[in-house]
Amino acid sequence: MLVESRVSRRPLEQELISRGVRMTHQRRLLVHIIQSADRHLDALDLWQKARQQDSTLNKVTVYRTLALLKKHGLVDELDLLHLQGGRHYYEARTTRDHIHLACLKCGRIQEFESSLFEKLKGQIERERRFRITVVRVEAGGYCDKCQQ
Amino acid sequence: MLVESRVSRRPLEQELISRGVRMTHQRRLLVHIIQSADRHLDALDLWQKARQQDSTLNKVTVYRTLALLKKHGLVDELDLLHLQGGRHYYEARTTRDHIHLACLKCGRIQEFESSLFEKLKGQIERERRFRITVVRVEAGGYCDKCQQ
DNA sequence: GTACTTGCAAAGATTTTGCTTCCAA
DNA sequence: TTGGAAGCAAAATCTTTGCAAGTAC
Repeated sequence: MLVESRVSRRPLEQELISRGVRMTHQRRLLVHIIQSADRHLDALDLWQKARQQDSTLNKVTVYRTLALLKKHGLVDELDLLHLQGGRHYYEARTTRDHIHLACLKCGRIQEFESSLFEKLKGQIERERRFRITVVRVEAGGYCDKCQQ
Repeated sequence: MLVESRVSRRPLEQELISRGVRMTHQRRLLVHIIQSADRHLDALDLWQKARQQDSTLNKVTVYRTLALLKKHGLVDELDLLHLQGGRHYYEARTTRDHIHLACLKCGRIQEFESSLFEKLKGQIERERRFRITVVRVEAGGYCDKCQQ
């Protein structure tokens, strides 16, 4: 299913073109929204933002574009512990994996990077001979501001 | 939303009774299935197994019981990277957190425990002053058998 | 020009809700 | 006995599919 999981900092648009994917104006709009987002968007968020610029863009196109990006390993799919129901959230994949910290009280999502996390992945790959292509870590709890 | 996140090895049935939850025969049946399962079950799996012993048990009761167990922090909800669509899988919470390794080729799910993982959680709690109550780690990739 | 993509409508999959009847404590 | 739980039906939510019309290359 996964076409390629190599990660790049190139804009998603360039990345798709270089892979021979046809660049429609709908796809261009959607990937630009994903890349400039300051928070994690779900399909509905993405559709609503896209419609502000192209009111004819259909929700189905959002789902199909997300499926395309997932297939190419260019976005990560999160569900942030289902704090808001069963939605899936998307973010452009970066070069470094990170952990999502979801506050169960205020709903804030923080990101956390750590060399321990990199070591943990290495341990899994060595001890289980498991080749990791995607990792998702989501921790729920209470952030500094919500512990009083 | 979360009532209590303390974890116990006591049977789920005893745990629920001690929390003053009414123990119906439907709940008893469902928690016994969850605890004796040798793999991760989703709501439909659970319903099908339950119906073998009580053909009148309704699917809605499965969802309501899972919501109850989640609220009490007695089960963890996984989606195993959506390998099989958007289903949620459940497992009785154990005393030690573990990582789920999902093979993208054969679909096998392995579990992995590590002191590095415990250290990583400690680092998050210290550096971000974030009190973790639930963690989910899911790694996708290729297991030893699927790399040839 | 042609194969791929979109929009639209409809279906599919999963989960939740309203309400009446039933039952555990 | 009585408040909470189950069953049933229906609705809600999220996602996918079939197909005709449109478009990138």
